[in-house]
Amino acid sequence: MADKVTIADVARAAGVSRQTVSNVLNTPEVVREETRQRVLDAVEELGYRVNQAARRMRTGRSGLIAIRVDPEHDGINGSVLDRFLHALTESAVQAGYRLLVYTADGDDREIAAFEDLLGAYEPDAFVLTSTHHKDRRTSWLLEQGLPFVTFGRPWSELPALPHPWVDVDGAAGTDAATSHLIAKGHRRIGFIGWPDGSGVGDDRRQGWLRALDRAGLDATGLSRATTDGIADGEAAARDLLAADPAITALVCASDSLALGALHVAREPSPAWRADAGGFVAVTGFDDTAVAKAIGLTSVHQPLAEAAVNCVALLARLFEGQPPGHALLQPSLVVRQSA
Amino acid sequence: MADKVTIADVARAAGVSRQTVSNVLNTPEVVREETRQRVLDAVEELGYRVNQAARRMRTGRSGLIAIRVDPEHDGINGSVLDRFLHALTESAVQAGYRLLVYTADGDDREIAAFEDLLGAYEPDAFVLTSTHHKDRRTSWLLEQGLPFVTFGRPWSELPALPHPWVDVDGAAGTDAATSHLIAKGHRRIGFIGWPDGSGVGDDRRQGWLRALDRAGLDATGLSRATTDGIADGEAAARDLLAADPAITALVCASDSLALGALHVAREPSPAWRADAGGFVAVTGFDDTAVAKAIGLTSVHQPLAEAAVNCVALLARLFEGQPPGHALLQPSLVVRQSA
DNA sequence: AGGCATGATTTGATCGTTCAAGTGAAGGAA
DNA sequence: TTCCTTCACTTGAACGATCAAATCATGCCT
Repeated sequence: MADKVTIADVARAAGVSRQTVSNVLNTPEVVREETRQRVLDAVEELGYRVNQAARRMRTGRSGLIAIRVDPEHDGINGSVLDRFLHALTESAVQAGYRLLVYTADGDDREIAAFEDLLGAYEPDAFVLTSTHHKDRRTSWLLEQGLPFVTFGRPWSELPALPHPWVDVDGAAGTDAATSHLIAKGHRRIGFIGWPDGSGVGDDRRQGWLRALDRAGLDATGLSRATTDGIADGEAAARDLLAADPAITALVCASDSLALGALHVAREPSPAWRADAGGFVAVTGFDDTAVAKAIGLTSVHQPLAEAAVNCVALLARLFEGQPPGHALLQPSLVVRQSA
Repeated sequence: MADKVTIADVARAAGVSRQTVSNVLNTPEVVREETRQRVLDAVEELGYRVNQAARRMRTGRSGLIAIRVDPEHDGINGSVLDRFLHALTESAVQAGYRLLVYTADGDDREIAAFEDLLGAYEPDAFVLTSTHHKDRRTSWLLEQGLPFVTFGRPWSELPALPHPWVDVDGAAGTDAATSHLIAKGHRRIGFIGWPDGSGVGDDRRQGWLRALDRAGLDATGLSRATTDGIADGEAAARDLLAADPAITALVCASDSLALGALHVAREPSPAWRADAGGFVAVTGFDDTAVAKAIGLTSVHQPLAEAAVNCVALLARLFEGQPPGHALLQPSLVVRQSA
């Protein structure tokens, strides 16, 4: 209610000065143990909480971390970022931060959003998602010397300045999916992914290729590239299966593609059904709600872990340590589809 | 970069005092037109942006609106709130606000989160989602006299103090779905919803009942209540169809339930298939990604509109006007399933 | 004993904005 | 003329915290 407890109130209650209270909270090591305890008790009793506005005015620290939420949803894959947002909210609180969300469409608009936010709310750091080739956002933030971490590794060819990042090893994910299929006896395994040039897409294709190579299986003619979408996945799957009737399994770079592929895989089609002796196996990527719902085997990204790492890397950055990074391992969630 | 433009800089550039600049920005009507223009030019030229921290320290206004993001996802239905979050982020920016997100599990924890946020970040308002019977959050906020709006109408029996709310007319949605089915020739239409007592669930059941009544169709024995989930939906559907072989369509209170029902509806089952002459039609609620993906006819909530209304109602509240509310109409998205 | 470094705490100034009160000029009414 | 209003703008103080510098013991060395 009358929550107007200031640092001066605490000081009075503990019989010390304002600054000592401030020290207890910010640099406890300079305060004598006994005094520290007394102050903490007073803080507790009065229910004191720092006024972030005042602190921020003096220090420039706002206690806020800014993150983008996408204005439009591709429906299925967008939800990965939402789940990441949830996880990040929790991790940030642990570290004493809160999340400020913003929207922006495209790199340049997002940079404009940075400027806007910095002018008005001064977030202490940014968390960038969906990094890509020639990402203007990272270079801009680096130039400005602003702290940030990306969820997604830097895909840039040129080894620009280092910055902290967290990512999930996509290749390991498709590798796991492919290996799983091989273990189940599949020998002709197709891949449906995105056109060359997207870091994430190329990475996922690599994993599939790697697993086939390791098993001594041929990959020629077994890969298709298309834009992300259910219809696109369906078309690519139809194309692949028509071109090579021996195919019995499909590894997809996303759940959207996989869902489309599944439409084809589950419909009885004389051309290949005889060879396959049943349905074509399909795996997706991201373990979205849709995958759970329709029993799609999919690669799961450890988003909570990623969020914790993001915050930890930022904390290290604040302490002046050089930018670190973390590459996390995904896991395969096996369901009916494969 | 050296973004350290203060109100004093602008004042100097425009040849006026600090306060006049402040007035131009906050109460333009008290400033002479000519001066106002001169100040605005200076603002523009210097790229001045108010420092929210300083403003907030003086006024108590933070420019932040707090909203919860759910820590855990039920996978399918959770995404509705995510979509709402996106929409709200955009509407808030239009009105000069930013969104601060937090997590909390249960009413009491959420109230604790309110206190925490108020002490440290002083959000100007809260947006509450998922209102329910005996919602302790709304009563707490009302007691404290804090501004908030709920997305979800107040379901409380006792007409407590009024507060602004926005909601989507769930009954209208199930009514539309049911009417659509009737128009397509269905006569025995079942309903799968949640146990009595949840405002949202009861509301949706009402709509189904209303549509049947209006068409002079019997509803006895056609309703099932279960917890939300795919397996639950499947079980309820199986039960309903077994109990009444004449049923040819199912209206569901959520996409999760509908998805489960769809499993049953699409499998050939001699018991009823002969009567239905095909598959059992199914409709869901929320028009989630899953619905889009699998071609489920579903009731779509106008979330962007809801978000705009939330912000507008808060703005009116800030102006001292009495709490308003808005009941928005959903729309039926017809796909293959019905 | 005197000087000096060290540790623990206090005091004054300050961040950028807005509120409340004040100034000064112009215009009317007495 | 004198006084009072009104309008347009200015000035000092304050919000609550932290920084930088000052104070005051205390212990140690010479």
